[in-house]
Amino acid sequence: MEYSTRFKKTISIILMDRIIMHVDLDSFYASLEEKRTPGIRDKPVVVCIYSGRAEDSGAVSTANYKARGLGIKAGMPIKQAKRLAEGTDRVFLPADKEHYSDVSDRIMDLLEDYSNTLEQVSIDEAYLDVTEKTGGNWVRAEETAEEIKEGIKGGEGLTCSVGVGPNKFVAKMASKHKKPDGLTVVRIEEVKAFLENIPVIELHGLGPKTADALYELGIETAGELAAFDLVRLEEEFGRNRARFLHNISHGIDDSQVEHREKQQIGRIGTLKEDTSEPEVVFEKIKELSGDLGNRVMGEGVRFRTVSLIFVDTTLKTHSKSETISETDDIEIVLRVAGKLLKEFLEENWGTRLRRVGLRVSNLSRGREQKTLTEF
DNA sequence: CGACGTGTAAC
DNA sequence: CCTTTTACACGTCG
Repeated sequence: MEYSTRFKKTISIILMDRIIMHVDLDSFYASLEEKRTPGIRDKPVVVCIYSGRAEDSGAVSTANYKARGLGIKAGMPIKQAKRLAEGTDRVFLPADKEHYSDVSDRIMDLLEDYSNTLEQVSIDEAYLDVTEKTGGNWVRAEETAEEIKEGIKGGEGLTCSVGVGPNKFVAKMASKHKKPDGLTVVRIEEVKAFLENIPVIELHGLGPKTADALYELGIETAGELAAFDLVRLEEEFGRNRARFLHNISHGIDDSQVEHREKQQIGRIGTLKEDTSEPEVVFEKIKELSGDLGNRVMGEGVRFRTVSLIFVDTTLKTHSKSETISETDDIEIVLRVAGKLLKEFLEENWGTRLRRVGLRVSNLSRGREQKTLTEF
């Protein structure tokens, strides 16, 4: 093949119109609990993460739609959720992550059959590049989405919301558009109208900080953001962030759907009471390290960086990390953690801790790395 | 450039 | 009153 032709072909593969799907399982944890305990289906169901610090301390992980109707939302303190649910026949349950994880794995396996590349973003969400499987045909893509919904319904008895679009961002926004049990297809020529009136805070990847900054500039919707001068945006947010904002407001997103390897594994926990006692904190770290060790083993990874995460009484987060030579030994993690804890406590005299976490990163998989001398 | 610490965001 | 886990960008320092 002539060089220039090959070049064009490469370009065309990269820039070819794609059809991307985003699948989002509806109030996943709560739906699984509804399945497990028949009879709670039409009650408010609230799945919680209890911190163990006091009765009802902790936060809401997932609320079913009945509970959402009462104003209960993920992230909310359990106490507050209980107040909102007062007088109703409501169900509060602790999260059973292991079970949810098993079901998630089965669903991801099912999704794998519908695309060449599956990108799992979280326990209940994934992107699929269905360009090849559908031959770039949007009608077939919509049929595929319906097939997936039926498959998950038939296999696991769960509903999901699916978005189909020309890229990951639009697909994600589309899946958000109608839920639960939704299916939204946004073709390239429909992107502009679809995004135009969406408030900026609802744009994926744009959080409260950025939204506030945009309101200051008089920008409230994606359409207004799209029309805003890019140079002014760059002055405000810097080159990269401005580019990102500009692009998503126009529904532009060239990022590929790709299988992602985990890059870090961590565990964090809440202390029984606020403390700056090294012994108490280290006990918690030991507890966390057991769990972490199991997960590191399960993933079959080795790591180079060990981090401690500290949340003080004001809820400010600090971290301390050290990079060492590659290992998979959790005893070494504990040794490094002890050292980092000592350093932190010396550098932050009198800081009382509420929560503490342990994390390993700089992961590598597969065979044990040969040292230079063995080479 | 790698290591380290913080902030933002999503779940 | 305030959970968990992960990703990524960015500034800083040596």
